[in-house]
Amino acid sequence: MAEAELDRLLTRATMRRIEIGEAVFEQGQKATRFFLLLHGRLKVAQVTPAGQQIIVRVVHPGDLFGFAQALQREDYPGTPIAAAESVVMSWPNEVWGSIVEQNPHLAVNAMRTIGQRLQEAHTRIREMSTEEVERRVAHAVLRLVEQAGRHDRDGVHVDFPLSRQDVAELTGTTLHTVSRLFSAWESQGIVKGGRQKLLVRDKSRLQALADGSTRSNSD
Amino acid sequence: MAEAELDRLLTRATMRRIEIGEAVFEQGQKATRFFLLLHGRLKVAQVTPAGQQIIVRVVHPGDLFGFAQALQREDYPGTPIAAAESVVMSWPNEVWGSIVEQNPHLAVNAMRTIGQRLQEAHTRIREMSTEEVERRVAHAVLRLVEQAGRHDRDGVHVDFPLSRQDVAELTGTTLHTVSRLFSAWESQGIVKGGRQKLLVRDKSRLQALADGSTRSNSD
DNA sequence: CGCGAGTTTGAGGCTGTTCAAAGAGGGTGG
DNA sequence: CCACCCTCTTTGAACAGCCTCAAACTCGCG
Repeated sequence: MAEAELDRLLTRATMRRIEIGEAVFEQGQKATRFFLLLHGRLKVAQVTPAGQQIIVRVVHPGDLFGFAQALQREDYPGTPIAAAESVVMSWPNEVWGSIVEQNPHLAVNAMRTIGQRLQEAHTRIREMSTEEVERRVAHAVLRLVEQAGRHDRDGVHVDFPLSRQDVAELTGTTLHTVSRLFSAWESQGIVKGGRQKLLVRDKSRLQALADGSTRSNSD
Repeated sequence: MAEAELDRLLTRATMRRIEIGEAVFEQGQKATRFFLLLHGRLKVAQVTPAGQQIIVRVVHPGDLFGFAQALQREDYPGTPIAAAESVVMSWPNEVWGSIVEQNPHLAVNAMRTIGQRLQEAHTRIREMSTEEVERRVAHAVLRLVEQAGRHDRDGVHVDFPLSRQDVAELTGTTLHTVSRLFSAWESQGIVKGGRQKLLVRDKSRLQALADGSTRSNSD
């Protein structure tokens, strides 16, 4: 992309800071802008008619989100909520059109991103169809640590506040079950919990649980 | 698109007939072509490491499929299997590139399609997270009837051979549970089953089950 | 007519949910 | 600086929905 063009792009961008718990926009709202997460972490939630909530995905710094319009949608399909203090950049939809026209390459790129997401969604569907809760949770934790891990001499931390409830909503179970699992894992030295904290001490053993090696170690 | 261009496109296309049970290509195979279903019906399956199978989606006539390369994937993520005698058209991947370059509009369109699929995937995830089996199966049947319904004076038929096992793999349950549900529904006059057949007699009552009106009618 | 794939149905058990209640961490205001 | 409160977490007990195992049945085709 030409530098002049990049400049023009940045000129039209708006920055905004999002407090913990605050939503960038609301599910169902008319989609007028698209966004880029610069800093922080967002959980994209969807609410069912019955009022239950699930987390569709986690947005990491550098990810585009809320580009509903690129998918020809009128409204935003979910609500991105700040899990940590965050900073987002956004553009009006019109800009997207001109970008794509002038840089077909970029459209291809965006498509790859969406393709990856579709892939992830199918993976999650497969896991929910075929795996029992413990393995699903193990997978989810591994993914979180992969995407948002901060290394440390004790292991890898999930680098943003994450409650048991959040993990439950990511894996389609209840916070009670997640809590029980974490307790069991902690007593085996695999993880270490804390209030909205999670530290993975032994990634390989967690991986073993995720892969379904039926037996845990030590009788 | 210019007619000359369309011609050129059709010239490079290959047609192929797929017998019931036959696969168009195999999961994991290197993606060299992309496809359009002209006639028939395909179930896209994914196999887990443990050998379990799930149905990721159903391909209907007019749908593009297997365009992994557009998503920058090397290989096909699933295996499309003919549920009915089918006819597919296919092109080498290179063609896709030239189409997109010459018709950015088309890329946008493809993106919308993928966006819809992502949407569907998220809906399915939400259902699997929050709904119990009966409602999930009801939703799946309604979708099938919507996308592949053939009307009739008794109701709406699913217009391709569909086993209980298939429905189970679509909804993340077992064929036993599906069979029991269908039996129960049949005795209430909501559906009528048959060997790889399904007839929905009372769509509104099925919708009520899907929406979770806890109580059935009668008594 | 017999075989095989698909379907039905029963019984029992397990995983994970629901309901309930108590326990801790950490921020805030007095 | 301490006490309080709110939210998040832990843990127990009982229940239930669904799966697993098992076996019989039936439709349709060769």
